[in-house]
Amino acid sequence: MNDGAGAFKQSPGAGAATCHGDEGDSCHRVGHSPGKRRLSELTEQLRAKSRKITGPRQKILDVLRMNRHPVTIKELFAQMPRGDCDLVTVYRSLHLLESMGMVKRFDFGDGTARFELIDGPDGGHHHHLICTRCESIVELEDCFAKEMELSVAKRNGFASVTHRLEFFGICPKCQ
Amino acid sequence: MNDGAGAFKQSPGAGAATCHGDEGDSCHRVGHSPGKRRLSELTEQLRAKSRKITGPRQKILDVLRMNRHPVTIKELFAQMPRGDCDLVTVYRSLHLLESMGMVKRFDFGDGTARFELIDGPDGGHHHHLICTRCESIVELEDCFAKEMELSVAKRNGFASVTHRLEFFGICPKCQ
DNA sequence: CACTTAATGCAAATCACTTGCAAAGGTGGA
DNA sequence: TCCACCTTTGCAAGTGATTTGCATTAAGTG
Ligand SMILES: [Mn+2]
Ligand SMILES: [Mn+2]
Ligand SMILES: [Zn+2]
Ligand SMILES: [Zn+2]
Repeated sequence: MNDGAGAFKQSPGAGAATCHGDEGDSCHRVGHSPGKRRLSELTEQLRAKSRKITGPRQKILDVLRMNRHPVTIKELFAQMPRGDCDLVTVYRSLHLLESMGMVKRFDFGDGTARFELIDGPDGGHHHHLICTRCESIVELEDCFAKEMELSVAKRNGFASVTHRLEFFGICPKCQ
Repeated sequence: MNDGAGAFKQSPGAGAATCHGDEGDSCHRVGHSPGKRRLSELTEQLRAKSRKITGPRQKILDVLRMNRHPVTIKELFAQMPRGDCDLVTVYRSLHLLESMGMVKRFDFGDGTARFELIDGPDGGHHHHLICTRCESIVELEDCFAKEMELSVAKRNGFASVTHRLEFFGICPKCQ
């Protein structure tokens, strides 16, 4: 309600299904330009793990390919030709892709998961800057937290330490 | 499922209602030792904003006072003498306390909010290290991200930038 | 082309959380 | 101390995201 680092709330139905890429915002990530990886390259990864290459999965991968920012399941679903497959299938496919390390799940603090095709090495590890007013997203190339990760792990005797980090603020247009 | 920085999943009913503090883990945060702030001091904050000091609210504050780590609504509810108040009241009270800046909400990536009494200045800003096996939590005193926050804000023209950051790993006992 | 088994669609179930509404109870003022 | 007023609470029902059961369909294989 007055939350400073407040949860990112999505206005119902806003900014969803229509525009795939973006209308000229600044993207600081180098990899993952829309449509960069060929669809065949992606389906090949499925085949390599003896998963079936179905119509729905191809469509889902294709939509993911076209988005430079993480998308919600609903957004993804809305970008597929209506009737192409069931919403449940999208959920199940993204689970599969996530478990195969092909997509990465992000959590912006509203109750909705977002997914991005993993592009670079490092499992696609990166972070975002999200406008809490208009929901626009900036991809942040650098990971600032790797060193802390190490020190935190060492100091507390933890192993396999990873982190989740997202930034929130008001974008230039919304100020 | 095989998620490296995977979502922290809580095993149903595990580690919940029974132990308030902790069984001798390392706590790196200085402030917020259990029971530090007097209950009267807390209810006074309610009175100061002309909110009613009700039975449920006192109980809720008292439970929060006794926990050194963020607690879920369910855990909080379970720590109150059964029949003390309705679950919904806990939800509503925490909203109130959050809006008054008395508690801070944390998101560990499972679908459940966690709350901690705000203790120090800086709105209680800090981070956690969470064991993805046993769910034990280490409070991290330092915030490493303030500088990144500034650089990220400046570089992208964003204002009022904040961040959410949590670390996940395997604790010494679970390795 | 037939077979085997994974994948899909549809409906129903969970889960965390929210909301509507009438009843109960703090509080400031008489 | 007593009261009226307005907040807060309890209970039931509603949401929205995500999951699950199950019978049906369709890749992949030889
Ligand atoms: Mn991204
Ligand atoms: Mn904490
Ligand atoms: Zn990082
Ligand atoms: Zn921080």
